[in-house]
Amino acid sequence: MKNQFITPDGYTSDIAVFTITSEQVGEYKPPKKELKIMLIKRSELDHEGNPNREAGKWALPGGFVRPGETAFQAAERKLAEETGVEGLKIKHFGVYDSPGRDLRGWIISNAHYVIANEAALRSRKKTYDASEIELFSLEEAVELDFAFDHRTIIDDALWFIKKDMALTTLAKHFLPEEFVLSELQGVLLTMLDDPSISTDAAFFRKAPTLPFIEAVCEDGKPKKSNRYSKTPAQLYRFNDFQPIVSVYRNKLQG
Amino acid sequence: MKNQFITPDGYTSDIAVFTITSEQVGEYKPPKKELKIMLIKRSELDHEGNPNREAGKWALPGGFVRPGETAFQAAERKLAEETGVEGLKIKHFGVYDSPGRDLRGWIISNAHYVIANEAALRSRKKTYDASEIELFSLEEAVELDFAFDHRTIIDDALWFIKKDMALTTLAKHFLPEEFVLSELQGVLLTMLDDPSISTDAAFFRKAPTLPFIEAVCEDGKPKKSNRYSKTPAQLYRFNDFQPIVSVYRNKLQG
DNA sequence: CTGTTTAATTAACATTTTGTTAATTGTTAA
DNA sequence: TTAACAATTAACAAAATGTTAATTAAACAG
Repeated sequence: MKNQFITPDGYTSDIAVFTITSEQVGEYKPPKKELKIMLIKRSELDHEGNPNREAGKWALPGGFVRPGETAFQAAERKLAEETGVEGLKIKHFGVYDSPGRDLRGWIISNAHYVIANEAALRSRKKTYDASEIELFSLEEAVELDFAFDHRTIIDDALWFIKKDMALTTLAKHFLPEEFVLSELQGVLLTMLDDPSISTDAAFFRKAPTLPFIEAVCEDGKPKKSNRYSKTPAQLYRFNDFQPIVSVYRNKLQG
Repeated sequence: MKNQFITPDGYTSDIAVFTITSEQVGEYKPPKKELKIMLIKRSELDHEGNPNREAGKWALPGGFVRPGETAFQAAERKLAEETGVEGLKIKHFGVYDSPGRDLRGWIISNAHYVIANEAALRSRKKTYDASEIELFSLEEAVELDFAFDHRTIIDDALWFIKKDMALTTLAKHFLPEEFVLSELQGVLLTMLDDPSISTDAAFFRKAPTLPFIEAVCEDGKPKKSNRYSKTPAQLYRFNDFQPIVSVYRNKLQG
């Protein structure tokens, strides 16, 4: 161990921003939902007018972490700078540090995923850093030309999101504060393949007993909504219950 | 973005090594099991004879990642160098990059946990880097004086291990290749608090149906062991089944 | 006004899993 | 022989799930 260590050439924070878009498919019908990822196209020139590495390719939003801040704080900052979005769920899921992953040198990427509900993303904007910013479905995304190892990072992010969706109340961040069961079901089905979710009778019987959601009341009466059906549907909200599951206790899928 | 980025002063790989020790409590009895963590005492002088930062304090094994290797590879290397142990389950669980966490400068720690079964640790050794290397129970560990933010890292590691223990077949790495149900139960109980594990009748009824373990056979007959009981007990081994649980499908604890 | 349509539920019932307490089994050691 | 004891297995009520069918409530067409 020397006093003067060999140091990396850079430390970046990258963010895979996911959202679920709703496409209105008819009046009084649950909308068609689709998982999308937000990507930016790297501009030809950087802030100072120098040619940008990997220009023209698609990449995750992100950038260099500044001294005095953490990668998490950098993620918040970059997300605000590049997309104009604040106050979202940000979670670290991995570090990418293979030699050669970035031609500029030894650069370590601290990767995060972000869940945004559609409403939050409405405020997004273009900036000098991103010549283009766009939402892609995952089918579209596989066709793109990615900068660095961002394709791998995105694949991993997706895996972590699916896992967290099944094991935690992550779905909350894709939904509005108050939602109906078919909305929750729709969100879950974009990511998870499980008969206990896709079978209506099973889902509607089980969901109201889930300890981490609760029916919304107004003036002591159940609060209902007609936004997706003629029949008024009960509104629910997430509470703070943190569910715990175990492979030794519970019945397993597959 | 400049061509010459501001760079961190170092990138380290730290490893929280856990094992479960078995204390023989009598013949034909399941042993008393206890979770322990391996720590090293930072030596007074480094390789080159200079005074070491945070000397005399307890710390996780680890060290600087070299250019050309990943933090994961560094973890493997350091683990071999400092403890003489190879071939263990290593898993990344977090990054520690708060400004000021290391007085030597802006130093980023990529943290891993390692699960070792007791047999693997028998080969551990002292080296020039670690003036002392020792296993501590978690009760003992809370009393220690830790270098850097290693106390926080250990707390987090423990949380991740408990989670992975409940959600994956991680328990496998604490056990020998072939084990008896009471051994599995003992390992699980050192980390998890669940009546379906601690209640013998429930555990012994459920365990043989778990899809990720299977009874060991020899010459077409069930293979049994007397190592912890007079009654011969069936031996099991983990297979490659990856269990999946979901908070929306399964009954929840708490 | 009346029947039709559709999402949102609820019902019903057989099947599986649990929670729980009690009984068996196989082996050693007195 | 028998006591002891870990390792099972049995037994049965209570809960949860898989599945198919029925009900409900509003909107809309006629």
